[in-house]
Amino acid sequence: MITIKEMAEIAGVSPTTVANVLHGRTKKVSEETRKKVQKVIEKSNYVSNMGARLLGNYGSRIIAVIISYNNDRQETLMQDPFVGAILGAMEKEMSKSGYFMMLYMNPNVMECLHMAMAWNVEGIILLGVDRSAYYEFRSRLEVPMVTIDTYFKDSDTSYANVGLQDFEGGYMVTEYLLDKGHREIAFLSVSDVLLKTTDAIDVSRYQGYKKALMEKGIKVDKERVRKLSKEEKERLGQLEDFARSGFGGCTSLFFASDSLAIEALNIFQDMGYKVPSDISIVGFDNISASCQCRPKLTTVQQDIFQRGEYAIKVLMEQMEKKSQKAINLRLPVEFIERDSVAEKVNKEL
Amino acid sequence: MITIKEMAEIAGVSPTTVANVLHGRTKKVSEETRKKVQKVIEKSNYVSNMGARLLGNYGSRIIAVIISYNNDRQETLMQDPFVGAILGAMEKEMSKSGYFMMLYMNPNVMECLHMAMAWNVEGIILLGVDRSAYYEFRSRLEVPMVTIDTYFKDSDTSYANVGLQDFEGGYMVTEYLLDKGHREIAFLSVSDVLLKTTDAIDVSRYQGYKKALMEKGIKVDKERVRKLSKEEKERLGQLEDFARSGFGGCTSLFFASDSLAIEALNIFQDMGYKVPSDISIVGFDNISASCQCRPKLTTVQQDIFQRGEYAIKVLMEQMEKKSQKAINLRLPVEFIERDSVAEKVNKEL
DNA sequence: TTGTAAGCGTTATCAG
DNA sequence: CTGATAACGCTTACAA
Repeated sequence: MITIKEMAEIAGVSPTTVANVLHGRTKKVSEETRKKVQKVIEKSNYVSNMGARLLGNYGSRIIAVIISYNNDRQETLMQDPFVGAILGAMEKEMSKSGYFMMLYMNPNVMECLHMAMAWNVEGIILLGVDRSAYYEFRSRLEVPMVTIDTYFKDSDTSYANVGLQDFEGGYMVTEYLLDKGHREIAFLSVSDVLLKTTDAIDVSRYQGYKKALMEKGIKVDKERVRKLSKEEKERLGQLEDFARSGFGGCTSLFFASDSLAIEALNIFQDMGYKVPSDISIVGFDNISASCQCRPKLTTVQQDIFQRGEYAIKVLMEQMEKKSQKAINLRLPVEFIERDSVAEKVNKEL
Repeated sequence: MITIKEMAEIAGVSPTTVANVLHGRTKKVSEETRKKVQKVIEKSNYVSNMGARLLGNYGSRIIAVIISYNNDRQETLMQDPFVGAILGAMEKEMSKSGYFMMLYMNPNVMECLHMAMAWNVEGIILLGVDRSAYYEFRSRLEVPMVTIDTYFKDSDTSYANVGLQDFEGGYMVTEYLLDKGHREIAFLSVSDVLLKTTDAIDVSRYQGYKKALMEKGIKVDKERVRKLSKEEKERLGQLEDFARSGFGGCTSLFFASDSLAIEALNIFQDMGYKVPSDISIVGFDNISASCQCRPKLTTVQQDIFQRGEYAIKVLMEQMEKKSQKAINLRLPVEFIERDSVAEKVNKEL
């Protein structure tokens, strides 16, 4: 590994001059010297030593991506195609600007902070951390941070989040179901969306559902807002029970995520129910599996790559401006009609 | 960020002493001093500055994970649950030993090398790079490296690879199909496994297939070894054509990966074919989607988490010993029988 | 336009 | 057992 000093010696100039050439400060170097030095640099295969950058506090060029997880799913979280896709998109975007991604998964906030400090990271992406953990990060570390999929309340302030139009998406699919003649529509999620304290984007999706129903003059039946277990085995049981109960009198089910919807779709069909003729199903996310299942899932699409890209763009903005005004980017979603919903001839008609 | 020097001042000792306490060199510090210093350290929330470690060449504690990809699938690669799962497993394993993961995706070998040198990484995991790229890395950089899923020939030497019993797996499923009475069995993959130069693990799976057939006295029919396009649209067309041709006279199909098998399974059923009664299908990998599709896929299972764990363990070994003897770990696979294969009453019987 | 030198925080060496 | 010091490579302020 050749150093600036060594190259300076070869070129017969001072380290400062080499550094100036390296950084393109053409005003500070004569054209002649520049050329001479340039040649030496090219021959030398120079690679700057990040340790020296770090130590001198000239910017680590590291962006930490911190993935939080509930302990019950630490092994499977990374299998989620959503996580992989957004990581890929972010890496691509940050490496464009010469930043490096350090990936860290640890449920312990203090250890995450420790890591961020040790490496003097220039920015942090918080993936799937809840609001309270975010505030913990925020209060202990003055580094630009952008959250992805953290649910903030209106009263929250001073955060940067890159989310989705979850509310609008929830509204959209519910309206679609209503259009198709459905009146008995359940909302299913692994979060308890009826609780005021619940801290997950599912809440926004639920609120969209609620609004669409209300506009049709339908009151939300709490029995039809169901919290499913995060534990797979238990959840499968719940879904079976629900099916056996005649789906609680519902003709269609809105699942807060595609992965949930697909799981249910398979179970119901295994039990002998026909989708969509016996029961209609919609999801949210449009993960790749949504068109690999049968019937193909009607859902709400998000552009994951765009999200990763924006997350980094917003972070970079914060890094440059050092300003920390609240940003709540909510990227558009798109309704995708496939085959999992049946037309319902309603008594009203 | 408090430094060793500052803590030394507070404790009224020298930086060296603080460092000795920090590193648990109890022999070098009197019990009394140790206690005093320990207290100061605990109060100070000390975080070691990695920049200084890097600069002083005391070990960066960084392990680079370099993901290579074919340009035609750079956007989707990270969506692969396999990639996500193995990343998660590796991160978990390395953080146990206090290492940090730097994630890098770049099809350009030189830029990857550049990154590894700039950060003075202690080890490298190469995920999905082909043999020639590996040798390029190897020749230019003297850092322990472990490849995952790189296909080496018997004549290759001096590498460390953490692979699977691909051959045995291929043999297993083919034998199973034969047991079930199938004689016309196709092998489908996105690699050209018949070419001597082909450089992908699919080749091993194919060879297992071949051996099983040969043992039954069946000669491999080259028409039944099919290379599918890596481009989705084109591949769908190929699969449809294949189905319309009556599956080339085959009664069962062995796909080199589950993702391929599931794709085909859906297309065939959409076209009106019944799986498995019209056509039997097996895959390889046991990704999570394999039991989400219908019929559930019969396949060969690999333990992805175990693989990630071993990859890091092997890498650490190399890092410690600085030895570079060839290691070709081939982790066991397990046959998983599900519902995608039908019993075939053979004329022979 | 070019060069000199200080400083970043850690560790290892060596002297006390 | 304890402490002083040099070294790592880069950047930048300042001197020539």
